[in-house]
Amino acid sequence: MAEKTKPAAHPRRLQIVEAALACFLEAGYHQTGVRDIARRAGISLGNLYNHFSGKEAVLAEIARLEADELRPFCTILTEGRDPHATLRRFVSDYAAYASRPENAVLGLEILSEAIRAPRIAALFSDNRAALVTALADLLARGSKSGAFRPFDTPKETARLLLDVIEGRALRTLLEEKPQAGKDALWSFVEGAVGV
Amino acid sequence: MAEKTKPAAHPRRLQIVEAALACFLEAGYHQTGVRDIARRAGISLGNLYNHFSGKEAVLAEIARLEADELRPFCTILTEGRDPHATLRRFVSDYAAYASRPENAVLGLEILSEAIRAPRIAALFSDNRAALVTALADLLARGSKSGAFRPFDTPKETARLLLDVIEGRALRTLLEEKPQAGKDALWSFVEGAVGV
DNA sequence: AATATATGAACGGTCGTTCGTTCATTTAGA
DNA sequence: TCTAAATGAACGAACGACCGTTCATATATT
Repeated sequence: MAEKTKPAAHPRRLQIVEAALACFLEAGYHQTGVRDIARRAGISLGNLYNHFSGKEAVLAEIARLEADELRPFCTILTEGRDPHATLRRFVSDYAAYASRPENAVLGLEILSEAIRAPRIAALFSDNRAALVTALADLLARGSKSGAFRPFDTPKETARLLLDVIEGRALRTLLEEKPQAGKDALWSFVEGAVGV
Repeated sequence: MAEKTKPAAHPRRLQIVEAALACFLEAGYHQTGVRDIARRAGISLGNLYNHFSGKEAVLAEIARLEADELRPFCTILTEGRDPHATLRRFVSDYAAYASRPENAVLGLEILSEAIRAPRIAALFSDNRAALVTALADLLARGSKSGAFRPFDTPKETARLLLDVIEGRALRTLLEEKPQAGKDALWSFVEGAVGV
């Protein structure tokens, strides 16, 4: 018998989530109607409410699934040996991930909603907390080994590092350019944490 | 006769804009109805359409006015003598400005809308372009004088600098903390541009 | 008299959600 | 084994509220 502890066990739920994600990316959360989601998922309006308590619950599920995509980056950070090389790898990978338009738009939609929906905000914060802690640990390790400068507040520095990557991702949403400046990002970060 | 080149000449327009701004901050752009704006401005629904062509036009006006608030920061950047001190002043002032919740939320609402409304996106980009140019010039001057490291692409570095300040501003929206880490921000930036 | 400003009813839609109902499948009782 | 009860997925009409916008009309200003 298959494990069913996760709330996404029912295949219909995934179907709905995928449809909702496509709708939210295309039109935005508030511009998307529940009917749009149901139609795209190929189910009836009423049936959607058999699987989710409402529109916000669908967004919450999406936010929860997004968290899973962040876990590999935590792994990179915690399992890396050389702090400098590990950071470089993380910055490169995470910047590539965050800058993909789907991820940037989704993050923006979730953040926008999180401001006024505490339930979404809680999910958002939890997701980020693990990443911040892992990154702060890496910075602290690097400080001790001399790879990085000393930090008064490694956690805040870790947050700033994520800020620049994510801020850049949002900014590039409005630029027509494909995606340049990867070198500039690394030089910027390297300087910010360097000895 | 008063100058009327600006579209905000009519006092009623400002009244509407202020009401709309309050609504957008409280509830968000899409959750705010035109009736909400009219009620808050103390005018009738129909009359609002005598002064604005529609809801989006009100948001566009707000975005335009926000641009004016950015100009003083350009002045700081272009008129500063010592690059290092000027940058420090700019980072401190701009971070304080961007992190004020009203400004952070407004920026988020405008950015969200800009993704799918080209008219808003154009305003957004214009506002930012001036700031980027002024900051890139400062960086280039600082490189030449030895205050900063050399930059392959000063403009991209300028953008990254704004990214970290604005990304931090958005992030702090979800934190209950008052506002800490100002020192960490400056250390981060100083390292990123330092020799 | 002419023009600018103001009003709110009305329009055609869309919103998120609830509801009564159908129906295939599973479980329980005999 | 046959039947009866229970389950829950599925449907789409219906609900009341709200949406952005238009318009006929009234009031005030010049």
